[in-house]
Amino acid sequence: MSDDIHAADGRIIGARAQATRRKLLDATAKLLTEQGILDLRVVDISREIGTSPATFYHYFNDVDEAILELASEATEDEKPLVDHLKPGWTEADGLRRAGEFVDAYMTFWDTHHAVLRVRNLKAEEGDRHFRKVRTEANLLLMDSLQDMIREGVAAGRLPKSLDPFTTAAAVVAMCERLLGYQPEMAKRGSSKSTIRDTLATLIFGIITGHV
Amino acid sequence: MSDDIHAADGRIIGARAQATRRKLLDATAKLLTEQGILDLRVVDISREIGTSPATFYHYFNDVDEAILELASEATEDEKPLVDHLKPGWTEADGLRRAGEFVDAYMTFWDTHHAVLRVRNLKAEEGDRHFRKVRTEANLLLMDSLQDMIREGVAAGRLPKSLDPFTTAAAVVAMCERLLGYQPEMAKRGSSKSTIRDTLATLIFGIITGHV
DNA sequence: ACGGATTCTGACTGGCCGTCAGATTTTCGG
DNA sequence: CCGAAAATCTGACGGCCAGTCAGAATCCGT
Repeated sequence: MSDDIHAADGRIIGARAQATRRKLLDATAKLLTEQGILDLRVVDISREIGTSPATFYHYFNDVDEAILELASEATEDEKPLVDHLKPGWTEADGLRRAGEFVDAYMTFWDTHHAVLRVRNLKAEEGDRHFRKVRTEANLLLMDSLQDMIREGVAAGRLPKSLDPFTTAAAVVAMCERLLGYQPEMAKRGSSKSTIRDTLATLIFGIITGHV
Repeated sequence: MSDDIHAADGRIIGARAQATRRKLLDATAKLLTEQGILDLRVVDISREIGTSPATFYHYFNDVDEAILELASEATEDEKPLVDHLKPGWTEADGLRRAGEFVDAYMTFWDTHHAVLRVRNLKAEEGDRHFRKVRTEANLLLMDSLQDMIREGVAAGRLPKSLDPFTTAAAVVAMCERLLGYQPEMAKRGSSKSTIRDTLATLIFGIITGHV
């Protein structure tokens, strides 16, 4: 296996082409954030970097392929979050640690929300590639979460009817979607820090069984 | 205010037209489920009921308008779920009640997932109309959930650092997204009933503070 | 069965997608 | 520094779909 960067036709590309490809990815991310997937046009992406649609198709077979790569890049940024999820949260420091995780997760989400939304939509609609990327990203966190939950179940702090894998998925699910609600909740009086504190309390409770 | 059904130009329509409009809505829902929003074409919707694109545009200014109406219809189906969320869950019967709520929610989700996904995407991307429909739907459940959570906080079963509104949002968030993961989790060994039981346990715990 | 109102559609314009042949720029041996 | 080969980029085009409109088809009351 190789980390070489390829054009759409599979050939390895040089420095200039890599720069063009990178600019196209950045432009895709920018327009995805500004306009959303439903109004994303290849013409616009190309125009954004002063080139023609044909150039885009040199590097990607279609828009999905570019977004998929952005989603993989997002997964890279998600990896450091695992550091916050090591077993051993205590009743005394667990809430603080949960808060630190939530802070890191919120920053991650702010950076990548546009791409992650599309990743999740396409995954839910059954696209194989997007499913794979999403699963890989989720398993990063879920592996750690599962260990912590198992620990809690073993220690009798958590009910045996909690399936560790499913519970881990539920925690990730809660994080993801609650942040999607954020702008609306702000209008109804829930500030970012309220969301942060509540989310931290919930995660702390679910994972450790402490109240 | 009136419940009359209008064409795209605002005129009230008769019985035949209402039937056509209904067929268009059903076809839209069907194709949305089968192909997803990104491949949804007005030509296909029209062809599905053996008519021309022009007919579609008689009744809806664009595809969004049709989906928005489907989303409103989904909200109607969500209303009965509130019955499951009345305060007074006890340590003895709470888990069973939570399970009944989850069952009802899963059925609701199965019926409307394709439309709800698009509703959520458009809402998250900032569309005013979809935001409104989503908020209204969520508030249905959240109003009841908030009451139950307040009760728990007042009784000292839940920590004061839980903001009732945000916690209610978190519960709804968890339900929504976890069901989006369902097909993938099935592949990894989490059956529908495992998800059901875990979700019920979590909701019971979050709402009542009992373990 | 006639006339007006309602409902439906053929046909068209304009715009974006995705392709390809060839133009432009870079690289490199000599 | 030159010229040719390789790498990169793009103008222009066919095809498909969105959305519009004038007028055709159907329905309904009398």
